[in-house]
Amino acid sequence: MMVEEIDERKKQILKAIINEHILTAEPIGSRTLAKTYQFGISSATIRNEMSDLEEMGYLEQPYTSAGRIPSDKGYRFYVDSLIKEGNCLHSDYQELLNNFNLKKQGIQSIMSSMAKMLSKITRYTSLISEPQLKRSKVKQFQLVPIEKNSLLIVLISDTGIVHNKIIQLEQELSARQINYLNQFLSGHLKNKELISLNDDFMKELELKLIKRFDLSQGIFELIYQGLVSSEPAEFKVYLGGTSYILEQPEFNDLENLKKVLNILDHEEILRSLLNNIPDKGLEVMIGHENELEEMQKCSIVFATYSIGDKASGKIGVIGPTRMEYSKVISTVNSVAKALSKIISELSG
Amino acid sequence: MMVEEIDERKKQILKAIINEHILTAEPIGSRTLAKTYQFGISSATIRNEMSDLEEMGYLEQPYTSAGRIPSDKGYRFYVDSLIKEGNCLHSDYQELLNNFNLKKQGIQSIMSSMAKMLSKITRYTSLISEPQLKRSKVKQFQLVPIEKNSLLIVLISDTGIVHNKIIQLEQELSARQINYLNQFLSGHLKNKELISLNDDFMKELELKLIKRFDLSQGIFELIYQGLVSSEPAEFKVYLGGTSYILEQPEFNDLENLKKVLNILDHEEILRSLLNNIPDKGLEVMIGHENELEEMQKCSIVFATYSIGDKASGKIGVIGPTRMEYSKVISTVNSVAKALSKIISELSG
DNA sequence: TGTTAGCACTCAATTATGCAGAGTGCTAAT
DNA sequence: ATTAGCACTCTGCATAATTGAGTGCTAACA
Repeated sequence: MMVEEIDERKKQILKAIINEHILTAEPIGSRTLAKTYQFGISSATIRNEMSDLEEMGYLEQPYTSAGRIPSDKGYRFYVDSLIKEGNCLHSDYQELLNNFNLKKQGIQSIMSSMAKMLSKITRYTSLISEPQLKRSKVKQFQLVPIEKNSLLIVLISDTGIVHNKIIQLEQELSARQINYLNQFLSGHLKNKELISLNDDFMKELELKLIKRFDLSQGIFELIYQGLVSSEPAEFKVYLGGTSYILEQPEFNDLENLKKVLNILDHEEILRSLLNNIPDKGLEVMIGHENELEEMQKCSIVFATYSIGDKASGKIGVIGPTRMEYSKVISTVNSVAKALSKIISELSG
Repeated sequence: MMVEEIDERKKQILKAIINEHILTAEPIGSRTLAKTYQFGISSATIRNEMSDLEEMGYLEQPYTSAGRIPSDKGYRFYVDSLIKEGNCLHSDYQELLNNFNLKKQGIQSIMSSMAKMLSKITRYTSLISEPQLKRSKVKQFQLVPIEKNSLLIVLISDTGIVHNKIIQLEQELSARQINYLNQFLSGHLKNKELISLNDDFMKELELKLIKRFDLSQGIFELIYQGLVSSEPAEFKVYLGGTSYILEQPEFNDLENLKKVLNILDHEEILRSLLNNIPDKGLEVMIGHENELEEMQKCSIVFATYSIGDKASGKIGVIGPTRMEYSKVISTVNSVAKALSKIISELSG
């Protein structure tokens, strides 16, 4: 028999199975399902439906004659069609807002506390990425002399993040020279988007500068390097509640646990993971949808937070595929909004 | 019978037991010991000696008629009297030096890579604390205006760390005023130790300033707060190789594992742990010597790294009490030295 | 044609049982 | 003081036996 379209009753059953499985972490059988939910059909009928759902790929059987568990495809359908956004528990939300009225902390510390809070609410591990420098504008630029042959570049972006980088000069600069350089660069860089500071633009700038001021090419190159190439490509990732994964029964297996913790240990991997997420408002990545083999027993719920109307960073929650999607999705949404608001205020 | 002083033979046996246990993670019995080590005495004699050692508190029996395992007291004796410092595998050491010739990275990134390397060599989790700001001198001080009512304080310490803090002003300052303030503070703070910037000193400074320049008290207070009270008390802790704990059989027990990972999740706890360690060259903390209940199945080996001759930060390795002390101690020593050297160069 | 009751079968998890191995403590002989 | 020998203890492992939840199939039913 050809596998037909999924009908209303199948939806109900699938939804019930997933809800139950999320709660218990156990395979669900037709008998228990018939008992706990009042569908008005017998366990035998449910059995047939479950068999169909398995054939269609929404369910799996861990072994013959065990109950069924949802497949990744099942979760995907669940997330896309079977749940609607709930709303954040208002007590949690309040905690959120209360704790972050104090804006004297600096953005780093806010991100780190936000990550902690997010995992406290969801009871899963969470991660927050710093706004990417290259997507933001220069708000303030300053050169600070340190010693004869070294210089500190301080750059404040419109996201409120302060970046700094020490560069070693080969040539000694006088106070006047530094001052001039400072004025010049500050004037030309302010309000520019960092992504527009490409080679061409900088070449042009250098020419302008050289006309008025004799300066070896080397210095300009160094400043450019310090400014654009190394740091700006990177952004910090703040982790919260790493130890919450231990509370999930699927990670009682040390092999699985090791894989995941190993990923969390490597910031660069998390960074590239975050870089591959599109800038949608919300994105759910279920099991094998993640190309990292080590995380294919996990799901991640991401949201983008923004400053004004410009996407700038990501927040996410990592848990087992058997995740409380409904709760997590609404929480992540709320926290992303709160974070957007806080950072927007801070920066503007 | 009164328990007498530990004699040479007992020492040999204790040492053998601990070595063997570190290798196998199993309780050691008299028979195996007699077989693998050629003491020239029978297992029965060893048995008697082991019984004495247990009575003296150096050994423990997990259950009746099992072999013996070392107690914390046993490990303490082992570390204090039975091992001598080995030397770092020179291939590792070389790797160390090679990878860190490049000094363009900035101190943060050096610390983070150092922590990674330390745990790669030892195969245990490691931690490195940033030099404490309050123990270092001001090398450079600069105020950067951001907007009309906010100001960035940039402070470079002689350890090469760049600290920054944004403060919100209530009063608007002109460019000239900021410039003056900058000059004034920069002049008076440079080369001062941050720990000496107490209330008295700042009061005095404020009086001097007010004589020449009309400025509301509020601003000075704000700068002082930004400078001394919040950030400087803190310092970052870099963790490396968190997932290595999973390789230790003693942490196959999820309860234990949870406790330890939970501690590693909380930077503030690690900070206070590090703060309680004296500035000796090397310090070993074994099991219950740590007052944190959660870490009493762990040992930690700490060393202090310094800039010039001034102690400035700590590095440490965390493992089970059954740790390869000899190897770890020498490695930690070597890495601390290497780090001291790198930072000294960087800052001087 | 969809639904259901009933039955045989399957498999994991739990419990019971027996056995082997490593170890101890004690005693008596050296 | 040392050692051989022996009785005893306890864990770990392997091998059933039992239980229970669950499935698939078939035949009867609305």
